[in-house]
Amino acid sequence: MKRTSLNDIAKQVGVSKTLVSFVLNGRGKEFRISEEICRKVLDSAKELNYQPNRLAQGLRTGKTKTIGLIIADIANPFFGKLGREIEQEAARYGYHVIFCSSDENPEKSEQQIAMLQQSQVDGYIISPPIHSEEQIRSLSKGNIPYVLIDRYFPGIESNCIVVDNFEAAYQATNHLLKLGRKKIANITVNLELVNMRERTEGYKQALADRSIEVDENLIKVLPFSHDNKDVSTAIRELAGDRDNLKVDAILFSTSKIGIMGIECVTEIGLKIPDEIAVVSFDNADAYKICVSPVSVVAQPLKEIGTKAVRILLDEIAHPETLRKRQKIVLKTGFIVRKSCGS
Amino acid sequence: MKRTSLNDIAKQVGVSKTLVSFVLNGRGKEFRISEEICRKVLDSAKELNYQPNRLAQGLRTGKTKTIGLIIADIANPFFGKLGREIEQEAARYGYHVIFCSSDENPEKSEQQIAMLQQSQVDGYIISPPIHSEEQIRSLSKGNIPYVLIDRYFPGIESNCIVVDNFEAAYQATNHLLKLGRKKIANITVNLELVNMRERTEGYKQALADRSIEVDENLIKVLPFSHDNKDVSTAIRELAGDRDNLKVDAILFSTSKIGIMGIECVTEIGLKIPDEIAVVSFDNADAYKICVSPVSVVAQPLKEIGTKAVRILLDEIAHPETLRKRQKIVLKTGFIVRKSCGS
DNA sequence: TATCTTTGCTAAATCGATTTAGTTAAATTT
DNA sequence: AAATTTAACTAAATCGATTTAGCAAAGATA
Repeated sequence: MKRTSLNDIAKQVGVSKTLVSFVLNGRGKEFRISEEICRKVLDSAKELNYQPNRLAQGLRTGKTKTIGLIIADIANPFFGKLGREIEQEAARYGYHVIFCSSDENPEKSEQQIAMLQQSQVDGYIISPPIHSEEQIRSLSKGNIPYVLIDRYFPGIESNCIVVDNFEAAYQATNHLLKLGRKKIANITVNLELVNMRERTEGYKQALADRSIEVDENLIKVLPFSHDNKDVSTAIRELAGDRDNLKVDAILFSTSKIGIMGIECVTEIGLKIPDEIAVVSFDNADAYKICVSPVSVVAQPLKEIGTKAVRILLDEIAHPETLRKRQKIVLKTGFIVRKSCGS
Repeated sequence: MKRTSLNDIAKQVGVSKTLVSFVLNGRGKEFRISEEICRKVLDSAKELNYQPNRLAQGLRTGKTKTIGLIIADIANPFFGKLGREIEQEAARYGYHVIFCSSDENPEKSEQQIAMLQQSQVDGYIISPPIHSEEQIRSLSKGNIPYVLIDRYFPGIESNCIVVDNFEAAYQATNHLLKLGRKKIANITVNLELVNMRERTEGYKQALADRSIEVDENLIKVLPFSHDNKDVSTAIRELAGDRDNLKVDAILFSTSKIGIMGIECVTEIGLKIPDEIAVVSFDNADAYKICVSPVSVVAQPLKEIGTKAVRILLDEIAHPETLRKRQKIVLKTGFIVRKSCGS
């Protein structure tokens, strides 16, 4: 069953497909097509259930109304929620989103960018993995619209939407300090990612501002792709002797780590918050219902998503403004729950 | 900076673009193109960083190597994980995935199908909302490749991958019964969805098989789009008097409900599992770390995702087999944790 | 009446690939 | 030497839209 094309309508009405195209694009008036013919064309289009072929449109106009989204992992609720906001905002403007999970792997993201490029996406929203600088730089050079989210590369002038990770971590750490915690650990991942580095720096600064010496042994940097075991090892090392704990609080730099961490802490039998307090980045569902609901840094996902889409679409619509790239830093929230005591 | 096309290569090498197309499609031998020219073409393609334009390919061949995925909500970890599997499996075959969240809204899904159709996707993987029968039927009629996941419509012969919801719910309920629970409630949503109905039926059967009369008051069906408040109301109604509980266990038909439910149960101050036992569908992260880790029905997400993609790609590759549609029912797992006592 | 405008429409080029139907020159057969 | 086959390649149509350039007829102006 072949789909109906402009030509089919043109034939049925007995006019040229040029005219049909004009009418269906709502430019009938502009091209002085008579009311009657306009009506006939529209009727015919409805009758034949005409659906424009976006490939043909895209090939001709150079615009596909599709954007490529590259994130670490769509199964990770943080990116899931973010992706949802992006999808929603994009849909409002008639744009599709092709989702790609890079697993923080630069080779994957490179391949994904290439694929998306072949599909002629109009622009990209990317949460770039480490070592993908060249990929991003080459988008810049090619004057290809893109917006980075969650992280960015300090050396590359890009449009990007991030949160104030330093401030957020500072605030979270300070919250622990104010409640009397002294031996605060930080479990994080891959400090080559700016956002992660900023978090750990905020943590350090908070300690420093209270004249607490930073003990590098209390900062655990998990391997690239980490699982339960890695987190477990880190926590056992941190805790040390069950009856003489080396730490009294942990700042988790991601909710993925935090959830595994709490699972592990519970397993060891440490009481939260009595023996050990915890705070974490990202307001995961799990944190709301766990033994002691966890205080968290909440990111403004809706704002990140909508801003990213809007800036991208703006770039797409006005390529000439490509030079003024903007870095937008959003404020995070801090939700106090029971995991830090009181 | 214009992208390089077949023509550019053709000009540089001094041959026709027909030849270039043959060579780049690896059909040089087949068309007796000389070794030397082949090499030159390939070199030139590499030098000019040729990337085929998928729009043009798609327009000509009628295949876009893109599949449309319609699910309820990508921010819901269940669908997030499923989406991830689908994306991954599709990528293995060079396919892209366009993600659409329908919010269980048939108007949205209808619009999304139309959009995807315009984008000429090769096929669909859909978790169809209620009242979308006509949309699915029309795909069938149009001989358009599609696979349903998570649910299906009994009246429509479709390819679909689902789990044995009846059996899973039966097993979960039975688990509660075996541990001595007598007054078991079920909180679910929208019984018009087959999968939800099957779950509640499995629950009923388990009770019946132990000669326990089904009390319809213990089955709470939440409104279409539910939030914390709805769950809270349901649970407060179920529980009744704090000191004389009307129920001693709850089966949550989805993890979204379950997570909110546990939040609420904790709020009321009921002890899990002592005062009230819980089991839930879907192995959400939250269930691993909450007060009493929750026993769950675990769905084989990887299998659902990969099977869905494979069947779909098979349909796409062999449209003539469109008639033999298959319904695949997978087994679920049951993970025992502490939420039911012992 | 001749010229200019306006109205209402169409032909054909174009985007970048694929693919069918040839073509030419060389090699082989008769 | 003529006829046939093969090797190596190309022209042009096609997919379905958009868009530029332009045409014919009617109405307005000089």
